[in-house]
Amino acid sequence: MANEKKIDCVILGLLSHEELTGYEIKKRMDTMLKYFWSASYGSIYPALSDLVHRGLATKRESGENKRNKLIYAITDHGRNYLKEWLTLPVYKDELRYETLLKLFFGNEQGAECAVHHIESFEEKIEKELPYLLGAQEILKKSLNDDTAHKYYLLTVEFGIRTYGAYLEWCKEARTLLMEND
Amino acid sequence: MANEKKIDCVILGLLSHEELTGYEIKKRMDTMLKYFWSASYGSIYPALSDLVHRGLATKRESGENKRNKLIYAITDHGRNYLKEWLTLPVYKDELRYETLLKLFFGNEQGAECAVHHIESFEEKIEKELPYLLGAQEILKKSLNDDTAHKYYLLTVEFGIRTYGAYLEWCKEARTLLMEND
DNA sequence: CTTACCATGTAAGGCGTTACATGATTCA
DNA sequence: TGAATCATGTAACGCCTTACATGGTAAG
Repeated sequence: MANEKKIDCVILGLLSHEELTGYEIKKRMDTMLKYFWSASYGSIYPALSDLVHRGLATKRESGENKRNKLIYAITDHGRNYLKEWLTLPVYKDELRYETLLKLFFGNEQGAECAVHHIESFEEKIEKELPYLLGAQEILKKSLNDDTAHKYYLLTVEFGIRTYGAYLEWCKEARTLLMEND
Repeated sequence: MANEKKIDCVILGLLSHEELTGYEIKKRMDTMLKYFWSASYGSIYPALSDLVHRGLATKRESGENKRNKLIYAITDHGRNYLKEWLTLPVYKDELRYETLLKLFFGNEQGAECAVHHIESFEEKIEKELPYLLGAQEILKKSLNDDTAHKYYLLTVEFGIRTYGAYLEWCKEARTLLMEND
């Protein structure tokens, strides 16, 4: 049980807090986890079926309407599996920034092109930072409502700090590129 | 020519500065690029053959010894391809930190486990930061030797700033987890 | 009534790692 | 002479995204 598939662990992690449909799982990822993790439907739905087969989750229909939603829940077995994975050491943290790649080889095209990439990067970060700050506000206020919120807050604050560092670096980098050239 | 394979661009980028063997390309990646990019031999060697087939690079043997090294060089065509890619907007910057995933779901195992993961993360960063600071020193001094050094310095300073932010966050996160619990 | 979002899934294909296989060279 | 490093490659496999396919529901 050494190398757990990450997609399984993410799904079980989300299900450990509440029952969800595949669609809702994707939504959670695209909002709460998007700053450090992502997955597509093409990996979520098959993973869900697989988790049910292995007895780590259950699937039931919301019998209410004509169009039934498929609601997934974690089992005890699934919760143990998740807990086990949580205690295991981190296997890999990975950062792949194409922006830095283009910058590293920037000498081939010159400063102007590099500055452009930095500005695009800067804009993207500036656009996303407010969402993180908003989430931080909400989580700080609701810290006592749910013990899980403390852990969510941690990851949000990671984002805020790194994004802050990114913006400082952008300024520095632009300056370095534009001086005496 | 919209979505260039990144492995091709990295290799061409490295070859744009100097002729290299496949082995040396891997070495460059593991030292200079490791903070924001990585690749294995299993992707480098096939990519090199492919670049030669497409006329973006050339391959020659260092005829000196019995055991001939295979030295790759960029062609004009390859340099144009690289330049083209450099001007294209960044397609995707991606961060996948398993540490943050384990932290996000940390409520399931509790604070002690989460603190462990933060400490491991912290140690890893503290171990790597000196290399970045060393590289920064060297690059600052040799800025006039090679116009490419300015671009290398940029990426090194990105690493230094983000690693600094990580360490600050680690302290904050540990504090938050250990207080009134 | 139509646009946007909710909702579930599959198939093909891309991309890359891991593990394996092989052998030379260098340095202690 | 043995270990570490240099050096090149292949094969199997895993994992994931993209694109496709389909239809329900809610709001304006």
